[in-house]
Amino acid sequence: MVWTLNKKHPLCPQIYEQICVGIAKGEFQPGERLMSVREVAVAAGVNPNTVQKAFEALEQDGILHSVRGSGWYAGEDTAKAREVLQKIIAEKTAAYFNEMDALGLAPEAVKLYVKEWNQ
Amino acid sequence: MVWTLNKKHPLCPQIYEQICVGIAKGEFQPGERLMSVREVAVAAGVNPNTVQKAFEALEQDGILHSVRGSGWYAGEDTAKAREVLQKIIAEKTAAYFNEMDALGLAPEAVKLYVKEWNQ
Amino acid sequence: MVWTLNKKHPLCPQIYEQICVGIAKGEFQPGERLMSVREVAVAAGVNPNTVQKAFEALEQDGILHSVRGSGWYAGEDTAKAREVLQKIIAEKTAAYFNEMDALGLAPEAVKLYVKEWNQ
Amino acid sequence: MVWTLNKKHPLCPQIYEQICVGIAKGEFQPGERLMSVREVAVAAGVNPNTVQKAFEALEQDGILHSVRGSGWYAGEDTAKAREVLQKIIAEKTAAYFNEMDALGLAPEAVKLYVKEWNQ
DNA sequence: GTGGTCTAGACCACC
DNA sequence: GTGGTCTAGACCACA
Repeated sequence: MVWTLNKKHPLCPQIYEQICVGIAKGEFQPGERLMSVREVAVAAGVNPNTVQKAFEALEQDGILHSVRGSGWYAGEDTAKAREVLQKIIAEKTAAYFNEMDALGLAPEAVKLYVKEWNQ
Repeated sequence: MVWTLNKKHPLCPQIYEQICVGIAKGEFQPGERLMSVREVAVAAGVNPNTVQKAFEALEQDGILHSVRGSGWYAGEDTAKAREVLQKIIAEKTAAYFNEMDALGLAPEAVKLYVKEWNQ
Repeated sequence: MVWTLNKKHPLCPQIYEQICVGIAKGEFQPGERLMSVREVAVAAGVNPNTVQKAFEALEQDGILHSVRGSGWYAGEDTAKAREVLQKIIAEKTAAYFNEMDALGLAPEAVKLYVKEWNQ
Repeated sequence: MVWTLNKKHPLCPQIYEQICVGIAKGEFQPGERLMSVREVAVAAGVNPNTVQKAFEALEQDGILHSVRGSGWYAGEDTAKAREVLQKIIAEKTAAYFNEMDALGLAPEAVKLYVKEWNQ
């Protein structure tokens, strides 16, 4: 797993999302054991507390589950991860359209702009 | 000028952007005097300090300039405001694509998704 | 008289100084009548109140004197104007050295820097 | 770091400049963590908001950068600080020459005056 | 009246 | 603990 974090944004949700993406994409099989909190923290260059929080949030959303003294495991159902991802994508897209609206770009203009976006 | 601020996000940049949009749209003529800091603060329901900060940022970017004891004036060149707006739009769009990429959506997939976006 | 005012700095002292310079240089003869407050205000593109204040300050320093209903006149002695000018120059130079000191330039370094100053 | 602030002048730019000088002089290594906003505020006898504003200006000029919840860090490139310092020095010197010009002193006269300046 | 600056104190998210 | 943001209120110089 490659960690590409944007230090300008909150790290915890980014870790949350990337784990989510990994599961949705099948990088982790259902029920497979993930790296430990410490390993992730080192690999991502982040405070272990931050990773811990992200994992707990993922557990609460039914995407991971922990086994005391053993580690964290991917849920049995990857559909949940995909569903959460879809929701995040929709939210971010809605936020994007709202920002563009505040900048004077109507939705149609935004679509045109995005269509011709490069780089 | 109508002020539509989202209190969930930092107010200062929102004021910055809305002034920018106003100038780019020609609501303020080049060299025209704007409302005073205090007037904007009341109209937008915001603390005068926040407006002051936004205006200072606009001055630094060459979009406004202040005259002590007199007020704030739109720059002589509207193009500057449009240019800055374009830059903001491009930045936000780039950020959006980056976020989508982190969520596993390639640019082409994003374009398709946006194209069919509704509400 | 040519008025070259820097709008970024307080106007009143600038008018004060330029009148002072005019008298010290002999552009106004001792006892000669100056332009009216209004004329100066128009010529310099400044509020008449500002000119009035500058003239009053000059009167207080014995450089001008006013005659009710007639106008403002240069003092009989240009030495006073030169003296005040010298004081202003010394003050500004001291301030300049202080600023440079705060920026880490010792007086000797400043002198060297100024010596090779161009444009 | 010793803080010598002149309360007669705006504090924010003074803090900006002194940090700049500190970095340019190598008191802070590239990437090194600076004192926190609150610590600087106490040490300099100034309100934390003022320090925050100065630090933000330094960030905008690429001399510092902040990490949320962690602190402020010197930029990786000390040259930037030196460059900005040089610019400030040049600007102040130009302003000084302009003021002197307005007071009737030609550049050559100013150089002579400065050369013999004492105290 | 205006902008310019500073203080004081608060709350938030984050680490 | 840290930075980030905002509010409230004050004082000043200036027009």
